[in-house]
Formats: sequence, C-alpha cells, structure tokens
Amino acid sequence: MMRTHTCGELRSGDIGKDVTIAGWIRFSRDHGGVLFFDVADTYGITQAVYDPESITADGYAELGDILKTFSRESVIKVIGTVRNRVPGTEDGRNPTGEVEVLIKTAELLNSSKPLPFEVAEQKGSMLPSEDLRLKYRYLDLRRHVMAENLRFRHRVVTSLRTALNSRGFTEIETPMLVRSTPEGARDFIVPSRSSPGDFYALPQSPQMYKQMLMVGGMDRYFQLARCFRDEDSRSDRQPEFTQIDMEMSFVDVSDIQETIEFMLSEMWKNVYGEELKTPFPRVSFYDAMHKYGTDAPDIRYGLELHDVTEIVRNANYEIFKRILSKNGKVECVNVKAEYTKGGSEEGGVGRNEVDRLIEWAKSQGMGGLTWMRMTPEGLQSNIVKYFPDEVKDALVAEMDAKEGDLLLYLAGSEIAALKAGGELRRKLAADLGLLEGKPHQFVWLVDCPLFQRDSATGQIEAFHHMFVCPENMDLSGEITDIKGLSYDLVLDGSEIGSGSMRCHDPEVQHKILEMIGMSEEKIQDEFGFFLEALSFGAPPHGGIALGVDRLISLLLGCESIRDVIAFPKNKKFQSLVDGAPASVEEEKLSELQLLSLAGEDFDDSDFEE
RNA sequence: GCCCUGGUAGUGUAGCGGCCUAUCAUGAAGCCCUGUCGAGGCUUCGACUCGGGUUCAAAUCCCGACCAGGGCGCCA
Repeated sequence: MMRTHTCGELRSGDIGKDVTIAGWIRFSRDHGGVLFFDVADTYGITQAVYDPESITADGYAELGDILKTFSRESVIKVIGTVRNRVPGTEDGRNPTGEVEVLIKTAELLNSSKPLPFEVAEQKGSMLPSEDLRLKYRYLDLRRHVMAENLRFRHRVVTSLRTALNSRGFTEIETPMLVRSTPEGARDFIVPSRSSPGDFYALPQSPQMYKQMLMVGGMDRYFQLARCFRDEDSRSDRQPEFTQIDMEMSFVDVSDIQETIEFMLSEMWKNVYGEELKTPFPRVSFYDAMHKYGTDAPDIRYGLELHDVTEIVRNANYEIFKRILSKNGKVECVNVKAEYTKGGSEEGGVGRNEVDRLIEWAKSQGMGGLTWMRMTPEGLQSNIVKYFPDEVKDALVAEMDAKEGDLLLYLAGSEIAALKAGGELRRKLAADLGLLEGKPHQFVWLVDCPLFQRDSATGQIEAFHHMFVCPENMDLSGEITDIKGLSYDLVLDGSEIGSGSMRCHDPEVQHKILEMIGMSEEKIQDEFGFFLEALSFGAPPHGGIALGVDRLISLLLGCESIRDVIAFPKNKKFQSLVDGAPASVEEEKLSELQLLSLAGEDFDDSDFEE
C-alpha cells in the first residue's frame, strides 16, 4: 500500500498513529535544523516535519540532508507518526492544521523541475495567461479551484444521471462517426479510408439518432453526448462540448418540462442541499423580445423595456421624428431612483455616467441614447423642451416615473432598438450590481415561431431546427406566424437548453423540409432514411438537450466554459497541451486519398488568388 | 470576414518620449536560521513579441505583422 491516508484527512483523532502519506511538496520551510514540508494532494495539505530533536536515531541526520535537496512539486512518500503541533502553532485555516506527521523516513517518488507558473495558492492570486495554463493544463489542474470545478461538475452530472435513472431513462450511446447533414453548423469532417473520397462527420447533436431510438421503442433515452460544431468560438462555446441529451415517447410539452424540472431540482438537493422552486416561470418569445430585448431573458431584475413609439410620435424631437418616419421604434427603460441614487455621482447614475452610457450606445451601433430624469418639477433633460406636456405626462404614466428615476430611450429599427435595449439591461444590471446575491433563476422560453426569415437573403429557415413539431398542423397563412411546440431553458439570461416536440408524422416532416427550401431530390438524398423511419409508426415524441458545460460554468460563476472542461481548446480551436490540430504523415494522407498537403512538391502559391 | 482590448525577466506587474544600466512581487540558485506554515534574513540570476518608420533620443509615438483574449457575423 503506497499510502494509508490522503493529505486531506488526518485530524487530532489520528494522533499517535503510524501513517504513510504521499503527495507533492507544495511548500517547504528550512529552519536550519527542523524542516517543514507541506505535502499536498488533491484532497488537502498535511504538514510533515523533520525534527532531529524528536528523533535521534542513527542516520536521521543524513535523512535531513537528503530532504533538503527535494525541490518544490516533487512527489514524496512520508512514513511517520501523527502528533499534535507545538501548542500555539496550530493552523486554523487548514482542516489538518492541528496535527503534523513526524517524518521517520521519506522517499522521493519523482522529482519536479521548477514549474512554469505557481500552482500554490498565492498572494494577490497571480493567475498566469490562459495559453500558458492550457499548455500546462495538467499543472493548472493541480490548482485547487480547477480541481474543485471538475469535482463539482462530476457531482452535478452524477445527480442528473441518478434523477433520470429514477424516472426510467435508459442511457444509450449514439455514433460519433455520422453522416454530414445540410443546414445548421459547419461539420467537422472525417475522411473514410475504406470508402475513398467519402466522409463522415462528427455529430453536431444526436438528433436523428435519438428520434430513431424512439421509433425503436426505447421510450425514454438520455446520453451525455459529446457534440461538435465548427463555428467560431466564444467564451461560452467550444468546438466540442457536452450535452445531456434526452428524448421521450408518448409525452407532451408539459411532461418534458416537468421531467427537466424534476431532474434539476433533484440535482439541486444533492449539490446545494436546497429545494429548487418549480415549476420554472414561462416567458413567451414575444414577451422576451419586447420586455427583455433578448430570447434568453434574465428576469432577476426589472429594467423592462417599454415601447413608447406611439407616445413620442407627437414630440418635436428631430432624432425621434427621423427614426419614426422610417418605421422605427423607441424603447424606454426606467432606471429606478434606488438604482440611480437620485443622480448622485457615487455609485449611481449621474450625469457623467449618462454620458458614458451614450458613448456605450454608440458602440452598440445605435445613434445614441436619450435620457430624462424625473424631478419634482417633472421630466428634465437637455431635450425635454421638444416634448409637449401631454407627451411628458404620457411618458411618466407609461413608465411609472417617480422622483429620481432616470428614463433612457433607444431609438432605431425595431430589432435594433430591442437588441440594444436588451444589452442596456445587461450592462445596467452589471454596472449597478443588481445581480449581487441574487439566486439562480431558470426560465422556460416558450411560444417560439417555427420559422424565421434570413435577414440578408429573406430565405425561410427553421427557427430552432427542422424537426420541431408545429403547434397545429395548419401550415398555411403567414409563415412567420406559425408557432412551434418548442421550449428553451434559460438560466440567468443564458440559453442552456433547447427542446421540442418532434414531427412524428413523416408528411409533416416532409412539408417542413420543403418549406425551408429543400428540393425533393435533396430531401430524399439527405433525409430519406429518416422520413422512412418515421413512416414505420414513429410514436409521438419530444425531448431536449442541455449544455452541460454552460450549466456548470453558470452555476460556478466562471467567466468561461473552459474553466469547467479538463482539456479545452483555445479561441483558434487548438489544443495547446498536445498541439492539435497538426499535420500528419504523407503516408496517412495518401491512404485516405487526400491531396497531399505535406508533399515536398506542394506549392501553396497555386492556391492563392 | 469585421470590431475592440492587450503583448515588459520562468510567472504576475510598474513604467507610456530623455530621469531605464527598466519598478515591485513571486520564482530559481546559493548562504544563514530548531516551530514555521503563502516562514524570515542576506546575496545572485533573469525581460521591453517581431519588422519598418518618426525623432538628436523609442519599452514609450506611428504603420504593419504575429500572438492571446472579448465581441459581431456565424452557431439547424
């Protein structure tokens, strides 16, 4: 047995025991005679002490000389006796701080070179640049917070699995080498050696497989599914990511929502020991866009948007008149007095702060931002003179303006004004600290349209994806008015999941593929197998997929999902720890009958325009 | 494809035309010290991303490249 205890478990109750511990030398302190070693593993830190006053056996002096040569982060095994520390020198910050291990013998298991950055908890937390952390990810994981993040992730995922298991779900793996399909994100492509010139794709999601599992009668499926999308990175997007993917047969929307609420509340109990309030609030897509300016609303604070277009139509304010003449909209946010501190400059929204918001609005692509402050004399600002009294009265009534409130207006095209309004809400909430101490809030986003028009081409496309079941089967009429039986799960203003009832009727599925502009030939070529599957008695079914990385990083308050992934890619999709992607030997390319990019004759100037 | 921010010893930073032979901390190497614990003391080591330009003078200003991050587009 290499160790009897981890570095996190010895307590005063263990005093007198002969123990063996092993770990990394996180710190060592040489006092000229007595030596201290903080032996660390992922469970904790235990102090080991070399004490020539306590042990005078032959050879102990030589042991001291050897111990002095051990470098930091070297791995050692210590055999010794647990004893309490000299009274007054206990370390209250450390659970093992009452005791220490008196070293009888010690063995160097492996030495360590000086690390490229500090792994130990440091003054002023000197976190190195992220590319260095990613290159030496295995060292970054020695840092306590990183290890805790991964363990938290494990606890969450285990709880989710247990909850689904208790509801009769079967965990089933679907293929990683799949057929590339049109629409959606760019695929990662894998060349086939046995079918030269053909390619697999890595799955963007197991969507059609899980639906075929329902056709196969599996009834309730889930999977922790790795998904791949070759689209540009963000702080909450990685080229490969994990979803908890599920599908259920013979259910309706509320069954699926209830299942998710159950699963998450079970997880909440396990992880936080608290009840999660269910059911989650439902917000319609329309309300989300018009009150919160986003399809992923954060309802933990107010600052709702109000459409005041019709009210300000009668003002003589040139900027608004110009925008309204082009069918624009004016959105207004009331920053309540308690947030603005009545316009005082300290921590509130004073005149300087308003100027900064105007600059910020310009950076968001808006022309600017108009403001008015409510005073005992009514609305005041540099431009109220253009607003007749009845307009001002209507604004005060619509916005429920009280003394000290600050009204902010964004004007532009409807989508621009709403989007900027949504961003303004986020910015104000962050700047004013409105989220401090607020508990997490899940929201269902419902009543989404089935289709939308591409803003550039005008082409009809699926709002979520092409497998969403329409709310009713009448697909005539204005196409963007058709609703889908879909539901997005939003946590604290971030989308973490998207689900729907699916088209189990092959005719409905076929019709939708047509409506998004696919030719019959393409439908048969790309989706023929799937339509055929639906034609053999596909049960009514639906499901959802939740982004595990996002969920975990939101719960932990991480700035990036990279902090909850053991070996993430950087912004350019490189794996810094092993240097992927990398060139491969010409022989391998040749086997795959791919154009040799490694050949000596290859001249890439041929490919320049 | 576009926009923004940043690149100074191993690490994190200060400096932002001449006070720079570049600050501080940490680290590493060496020495001292028998109760520290993110020990302490002393000594030493170690850096301006690259290429142009402006200037009497560039870490500092300008241009370009490269690298990193954030965002827009994109992400069924």
